[in-house]
Amino acid sequence: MMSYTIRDVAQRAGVSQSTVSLVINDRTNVSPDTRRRVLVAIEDMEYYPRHSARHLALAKGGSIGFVLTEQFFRVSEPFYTKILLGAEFEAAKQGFYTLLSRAKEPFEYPKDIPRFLLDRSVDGLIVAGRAPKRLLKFIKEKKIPCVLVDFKLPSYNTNHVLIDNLSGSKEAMNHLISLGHQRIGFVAGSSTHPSILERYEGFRQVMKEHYGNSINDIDKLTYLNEEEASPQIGREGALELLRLPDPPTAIFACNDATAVGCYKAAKELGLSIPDDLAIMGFDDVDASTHLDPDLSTVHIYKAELGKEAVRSLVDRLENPDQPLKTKIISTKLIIRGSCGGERTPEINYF
Amino acid sequence: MMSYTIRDVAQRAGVSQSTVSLVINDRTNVSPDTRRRVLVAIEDMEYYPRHSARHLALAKGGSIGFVLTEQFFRVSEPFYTKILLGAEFEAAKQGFYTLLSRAKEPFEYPKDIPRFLLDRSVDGLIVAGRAPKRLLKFIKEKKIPCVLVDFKLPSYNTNHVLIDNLSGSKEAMNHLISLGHQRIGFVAGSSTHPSILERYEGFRQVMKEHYGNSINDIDKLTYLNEEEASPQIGREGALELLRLPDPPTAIFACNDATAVGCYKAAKELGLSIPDDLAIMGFDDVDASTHLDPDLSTVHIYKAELGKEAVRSLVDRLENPDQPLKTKIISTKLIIRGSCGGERTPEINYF
DNA sequence: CTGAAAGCGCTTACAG
DNA sequence: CTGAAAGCGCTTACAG
Repeated sequence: MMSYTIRDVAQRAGVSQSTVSLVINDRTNVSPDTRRRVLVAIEDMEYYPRHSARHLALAKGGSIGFVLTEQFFRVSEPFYTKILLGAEFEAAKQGFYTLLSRAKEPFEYPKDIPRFLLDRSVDGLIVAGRAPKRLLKFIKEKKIPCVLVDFKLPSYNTNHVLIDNLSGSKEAMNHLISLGHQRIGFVAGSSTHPSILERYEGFRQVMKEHYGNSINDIDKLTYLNEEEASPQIGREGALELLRLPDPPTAIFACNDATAVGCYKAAKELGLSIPDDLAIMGFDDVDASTHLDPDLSTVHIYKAELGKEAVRSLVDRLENPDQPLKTKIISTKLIIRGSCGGERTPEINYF
Repeated sequence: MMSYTIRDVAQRAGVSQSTVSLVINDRTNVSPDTRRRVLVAIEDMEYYPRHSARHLALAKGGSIGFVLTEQFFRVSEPFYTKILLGAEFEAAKQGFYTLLSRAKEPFEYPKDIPRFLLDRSVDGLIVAGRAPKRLLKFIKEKKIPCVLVDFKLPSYNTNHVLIDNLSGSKEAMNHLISLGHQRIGFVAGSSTHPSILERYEGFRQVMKEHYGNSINDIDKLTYLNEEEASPQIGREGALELLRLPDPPTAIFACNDATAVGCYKAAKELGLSIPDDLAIMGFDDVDASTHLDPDLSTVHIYKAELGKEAVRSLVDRLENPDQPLKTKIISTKLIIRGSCGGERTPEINYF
């Protein structure tokens, strides 16, 4: 198990450690012949530099941290998991390791700080979905390079990778309108999350533009709940709206998990989808294709969000003095069976 | 950003580095008073030992690797992802970091070896689902502590964490039989995977025991496909069996993804579930509750598999000379709406 | 172009 | 119980 070190290689190649190091790190100023001898020795001995030693010498280890709120692991819909996988993929491609940490909620101050931040295991980190303010404050104090994904906080300046929720939402709404719907309901959980707020804003804008609906009209057709978006919330919200004297003919759910609950509500009330009620989701998680009829929704390029986050972070790591950057990733409307219209050909959108 | 080292703490506390180290590592032989002084200095300075330095000095870093075949990331059903999350959870609890690696398929020998194995970033690893033989050989050659999860290879001796597929399969079959089904079909993809073979074996055993069916009878009711289990395969298989002159009244799918395809087939043939056709799955992935009717299936404690894998590995790391161990994790039959019978109360089985 | 030396921040025998 | 010293395996000025 004990294997060769740089010293062994140097000895075998008849050069100094420094020279081997130069070769390993692909520096110039090594004669072709020396380089060759070293390379041969490395090959022969199957030498590979220890990560920990480089890390210590360089004061950086080529690892990035990924912080995800505990709750998002519980959620069955693997939304953030896909972002994580995308991040891990891009990180690996760029030669970085990814370390994962679950942010506790509630967060206790020094106790719950991710260990990899304390022991300097990571060079920087990605925070997805949301994070305790106290943790964010710590990150800022320690000046740890950081990028926020699908999350932002007023006046918290750092790199961001965000979803173009507003455009996605308006596109979805316009589709519904093009199908002739006039009374469209909006059902949302997680109603304080910036992404949900933007989707809501899209809903409102389109309603106003098209029908000049009064705020009051729109409010009647809106169900907002601060609790985590879920099928339960979707069901509640849909039931509430559908029992209105003048119920909506279409419901735009803030995400697919919520839409699942709208299906349940429709079923309970004996409404058939899409004939009696059209439903539109947001996210395009796996569940959407399992529903019957399958759900029209707004696709989010989840893996891509993760990849962009890594690119953003690596960029920051390499150029610390750059201005902060925010990347907005577009969405794609996917028409399936839950609201009529011509189906979008099914391609694998990662 | 530059922060205190053990030397700074020593200076502040008026002791030597060695003493600080002893305190940090909670060793005996430090006078209460000295310990206190050191602790205070650590607190005051918010000192935390660098991971890389400990790693180098100790020749082990408290990280474990998790190897997953590339294909399993593509699969939309997050089966292995949940195992990974469980592993990550337990690892964190035990103070280990988890590093992830995607095993390429096909695997090219030295090129595709996970880097964390080469650069000694991990102390041991967990391999889930399957892995290239050449990689397994490398692991064995290098004597890297390793545990295989939901996978085994004849004569590959190492620690294992496996699913009790045989019992799970027989329990599911017995349930179907208790409902009066006599002609039960078995539809499988990934038919060479040890877990699928065991489920198949359970199917055969029960069929033989109960009806003394001839191998021939059973074979007629069996659809096996070596390709990755999927809805497509499930649909094909179900269609094939359902078009038999004497079609099955129930189908046992090798996993839930396959069962999804069986639903499609039933729908195409105008069969209603569970009245015309009962369907039983295996895995209990999220999709199963989204189906209509929701799928009766055999629950696998995915996170628990991951956790046990970590425990097994840590155990191995701490006691290298122990005998090899195999842990078999039981399953749980969950009755929902796809085959009749009294519903299992829905609890969150993690 | 190459080597000797110091340093990264820890741990661990070994003295005392 | 405590400290001085060496070592873990790299990288990086600095000489030459």
